[in-house]
Amino acid sequence: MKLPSSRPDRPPTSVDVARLAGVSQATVSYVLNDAPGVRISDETRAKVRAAADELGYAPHASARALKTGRSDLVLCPVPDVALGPLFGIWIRELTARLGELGFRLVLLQGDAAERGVAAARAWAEWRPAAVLVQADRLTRAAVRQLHAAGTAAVVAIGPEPSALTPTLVFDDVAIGRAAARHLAERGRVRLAAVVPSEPVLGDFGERRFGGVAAEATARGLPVERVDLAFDEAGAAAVAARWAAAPDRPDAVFAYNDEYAVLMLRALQDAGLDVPGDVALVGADDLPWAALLRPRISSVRIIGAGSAGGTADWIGGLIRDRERSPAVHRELTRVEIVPRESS
Amino acid sequence: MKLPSSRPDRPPTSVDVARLAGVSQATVSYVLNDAPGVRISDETRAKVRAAADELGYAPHASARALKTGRSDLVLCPVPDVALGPLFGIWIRELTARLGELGFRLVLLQGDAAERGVAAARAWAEWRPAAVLVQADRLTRAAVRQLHAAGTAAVVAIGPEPSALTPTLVFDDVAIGRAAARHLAERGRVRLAAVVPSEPVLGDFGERRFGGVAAEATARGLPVERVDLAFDEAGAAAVAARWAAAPDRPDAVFAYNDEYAVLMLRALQDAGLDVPGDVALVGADDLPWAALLRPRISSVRIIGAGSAGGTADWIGGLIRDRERSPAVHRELTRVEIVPRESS
DNA sequence: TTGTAGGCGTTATCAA
DNA sequence: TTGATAACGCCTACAA
Repeated sequence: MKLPSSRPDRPPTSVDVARLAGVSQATVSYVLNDAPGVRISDETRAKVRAAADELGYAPHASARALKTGRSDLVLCPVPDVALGPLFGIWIRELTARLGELGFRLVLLQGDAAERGVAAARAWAEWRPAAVLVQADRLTRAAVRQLHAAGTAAVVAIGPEPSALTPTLVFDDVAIGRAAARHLAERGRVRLAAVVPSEPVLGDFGERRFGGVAAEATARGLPVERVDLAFDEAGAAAVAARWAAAPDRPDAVFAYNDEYAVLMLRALQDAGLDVPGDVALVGADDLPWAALLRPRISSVRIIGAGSAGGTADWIGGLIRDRERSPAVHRELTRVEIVPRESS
Repeated sequence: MKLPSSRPDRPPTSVDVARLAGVSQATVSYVLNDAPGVRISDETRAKVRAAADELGYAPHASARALKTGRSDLVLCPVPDVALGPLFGIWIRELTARLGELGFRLVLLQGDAAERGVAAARAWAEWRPAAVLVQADRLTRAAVRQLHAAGTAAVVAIGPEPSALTPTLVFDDVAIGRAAARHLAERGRVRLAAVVPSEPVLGDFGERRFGGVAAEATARGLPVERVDLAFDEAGAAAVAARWAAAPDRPDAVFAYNDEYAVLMLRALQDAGLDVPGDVALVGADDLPWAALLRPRISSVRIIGAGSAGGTADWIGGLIRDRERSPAVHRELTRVEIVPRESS
């Protein structure tokens, strides 16, 4: 058994551990990985572990990935980490459960413009076990690229099942629908819905608006679409226009609670009563929304607790190298928190 | 020149590219890495690039890391990705600038309890070029572990320079100080400061409270500390107590804008006038805070735009393998946005 | 029960 | 200007 001598300025390797423990390098690997089907004396195991500890040995993940042809990484490129409190909770639980399954979730905050096959190639360099990304950043070529690089599961996150790959469905449409239903059931007959004019939020806004429109159409109610940046002047202009129009909307779905407070102030400043003249519904049930006066009704997504189920599903996709489109629905149950504003 | 034949079920390698281009594998490496000091004909370069494109070749990052002994990863373990809008912006800019320098920032959302040398060993497995982590998750042994694994820069993020390693200083103390100064200069004489009773926010709260206390002490003013969860009942209890006490605080620093609206409602419901009886200052200048009535004054951190400077600093640390404690101050300039509430 | 040896895909040195 | 070749650290048959 001859082992190469270690270079002093390099991180310790399993060979260093082996030398210190007086065993072969293979034994080190067996012990530290609890290799099945290999019987090693407890005494040897103890020696190996002690040596690894003493050297502060950390196995080289890249070497392992190179050898095994796969990493335990689950890549999740996000457009913005500040997507709100709900997202934080969801990611935390997903990370935890994937960790139990032996995977490591890492977030890449990149440009949302980083999409398609070029982005896929960059993600593929680390040979992740799975990639979890917004559906609209994937193309057919991107999915193919990732599969070619050995990524077992390419999971789209989107409002509807993708034709390309398994999809994790977050149903923003249902949020808009719930808001519209709530307002209609309370006797409102002319709806409006705000769509944020911001790049990241815009896509979600389109979906939520779509839900409002679908529900309203089904009930034969008109819907006004209001494209709005988060900015007082714009909101004031809309409110002023409504104040002067006899056929103004009598109910507004404001996209989320932040836009709801924006609209609330604008409506009030324009002399309109909320909810007397105009009812108002936000979404996401942000903690501070209940503190406004009048309190803002909010559509709340339920089921953030089931990130564990998502993790298990992803784990299954990785194991089975599932490629045909499959669907997992998450965060699609929705409920309204009625408050004074509607 | 003999090249092994490729296995059909494996991702394409540089050997596959070489075979397709009709050159040697080394040439592929030279071309794709723009190797300096190597002259290769434009014709060959074109052939190689075309072949790589055709195969969808993505270099194997693990193999490169193994060979070079270092990855281009900058690891940033965070306790919670939903740290607020400011954090999102900062991370985005940091990512962009580090990308220009050739590094890839990845966020690991883990347990905040994952700390010390055990956590360091897990981070070290990927042999990151740098690790960027909250100061209180590092110990001397953890820093040593990372250095031993070849991590060039271990950067602590904290309220004050660490004795262990270079530190990125985010000065929450300055926020509290600015709030106290503002209130004192407006003639307020009995201060109170809210400290959130939540795990992640709590640490920041302590610092901000410390700033209030320091400034108040310097001016000979008393400070009441209010530990508070984000919950209406608790806030109401505090407000009720104050309403009944003649020597109640005449000014409150509410930790941030969310807690400010919580206190605002509680104070109003208890019959106290804001800012007549009690002035109120929040922090972080969240966009919707200006929409409340009365509008909430806020302490704003300036300099989120300088994440680029931080990236350059980290790049320098990596290049120089700096190990003696050095400091970079970021987000320490602070200004007050005065509104009706104070 | 433990050791030997080959190879994962890349980079970089040295010949040609 | 390009090609052969030797590591990098680890895993895992297979041999002892």
